[in-house]
Amino acid sequence: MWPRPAMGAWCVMDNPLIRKLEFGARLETADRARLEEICRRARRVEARTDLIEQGEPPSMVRLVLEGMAYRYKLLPNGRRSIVGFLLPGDFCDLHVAILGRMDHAIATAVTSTVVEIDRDTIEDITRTEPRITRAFWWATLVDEATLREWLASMGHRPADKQMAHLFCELLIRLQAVGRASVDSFRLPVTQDELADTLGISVVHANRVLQQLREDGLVTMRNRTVKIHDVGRLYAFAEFDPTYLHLAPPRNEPEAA
Amino acid sequence: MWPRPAMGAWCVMDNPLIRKLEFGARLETADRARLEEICRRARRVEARTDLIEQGEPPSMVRLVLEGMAYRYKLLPNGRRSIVGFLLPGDFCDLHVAILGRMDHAIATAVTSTVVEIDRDTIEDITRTEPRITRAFWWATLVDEATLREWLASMGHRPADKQMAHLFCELLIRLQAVGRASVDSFRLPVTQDELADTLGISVVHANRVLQQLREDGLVTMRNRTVKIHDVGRLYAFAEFDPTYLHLAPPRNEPEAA
DNA sequence: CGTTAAGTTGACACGACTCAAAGGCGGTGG
DNA sequence: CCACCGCCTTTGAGTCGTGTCAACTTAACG
Repeated sequence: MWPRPAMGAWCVMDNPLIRKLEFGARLETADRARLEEICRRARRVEARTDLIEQGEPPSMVRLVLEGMAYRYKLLPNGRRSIVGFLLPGDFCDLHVAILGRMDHAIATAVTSTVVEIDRDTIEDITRTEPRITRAFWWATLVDEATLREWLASMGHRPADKQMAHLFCELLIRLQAVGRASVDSFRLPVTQDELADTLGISVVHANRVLQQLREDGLVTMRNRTVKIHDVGRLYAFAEFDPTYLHLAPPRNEPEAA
Repeated sequence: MWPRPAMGAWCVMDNPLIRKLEFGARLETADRARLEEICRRARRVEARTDLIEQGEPPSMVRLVLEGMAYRYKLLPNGRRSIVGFLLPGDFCDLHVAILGRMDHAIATAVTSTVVEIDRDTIEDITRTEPRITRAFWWATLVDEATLREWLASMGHRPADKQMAHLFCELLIRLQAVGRASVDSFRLPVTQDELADTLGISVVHANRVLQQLREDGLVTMRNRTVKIHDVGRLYAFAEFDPTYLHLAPPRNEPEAA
């Protein structure tokens, strides 16, 4: 679906972690090599599998390389609340080790490639690689900003705009790591999961999707989101992508 | 309102930053002294004043020592969304410098004491004080966990439980820094601000408050929240305080 | 084909919003 | 000291978004 460069350049060019971090920090060739090396020990994880459960003490740091996962909390009333999507290049739990135990769980939405990094490696990087450390900080802060945006969007907007807003965000984030075309992307989640993300019922989620389709804004079919007019969707969702800190990309080619 | 130790011990005993950080990290006497020193250059800020505005590039790192402030976002549709409360001991923007610009604003709710720390000091600490650095990390992660809890609570619960949940959280957090009694605390915000926090209208916020009062759970009068039966409120709100990571306090007295 | 998960539909109930206006309450100035 | 004023809180009435329940259709898979 997405064109890939020749095999030789694959590592550096298409590694979603590197692509993402380049938006927030200036990396050198050595940094990229280090990150590349970390990503080598990847593992395949089945769809709909918990990577880590609520209450569990985090052992490894995990990173999604391919596929999709989401963070979720199980509420005392039995409901599930999805509080974030993990796309290629996203860390699952970069520093939660400090907190001792997970306050939420993480599950794959679809079969995914995940890297597991032991904590020593992370600590070693923190000690010896200031540029990478700064890039990790940047990623953490963007996650936090995203959480704030969700909270604001969530509490203060009707469901149709929330849904549109979510699609806008995912489009930008997936484009940033080369996993979306100009107006469409794979979103391997059910309407049920969408509903638990927005805090609405499945029935209502379904109706909202139909409404957006009828209005000629977005069509979601076969786990694929197709946006008919990106500008119009942005306007409808009142979407302002600055909180994602993904533009302008600072990765001009280094002097050769 | 809250008993204070004698003047000599004041600094270490009552500094809310130190009190809070002791919950997450083991600090030594030297660390406390360093933190104490940072807090010396405090400044008084009027009620209802912006500490920093949306879009502004962050210059200083700020820390609330006394009083109360809140983070808020102004949405494109003109509404205000309050996405967090800053209590004594809370940092306003510990590391946002990396992001370049604020994605939200911070305003005092009441006249407050705020410390301004220049970035060099923070960077110096990060370089030379591993225990304090870890404690700062801890505080950041707790903030993020709180955001997730709000998002879940927000999207998936009726307004009365949200309100109760918020009161529970504030009680625990204020108790942790010695700013609340066993069942009550000052909450210097209007019903309007409460409404913008929960994403409901003022009218509805008012009705919810009345309901909680009638049910004998909470009374909010004169900017003071009085909880009638803490256990019953916890149960009603389905409140589980683990996400705050404020218990058990690890600050046993050091060997003298 | 039979079975199961996901998506779709309709009817009805209720929580929450809006608009609009009236009642405290704490200031400030005459 | 009282009158006035503005900010906050409280009320009422009518509307709309969203939830629930329950059934049905479609798609996916062996």
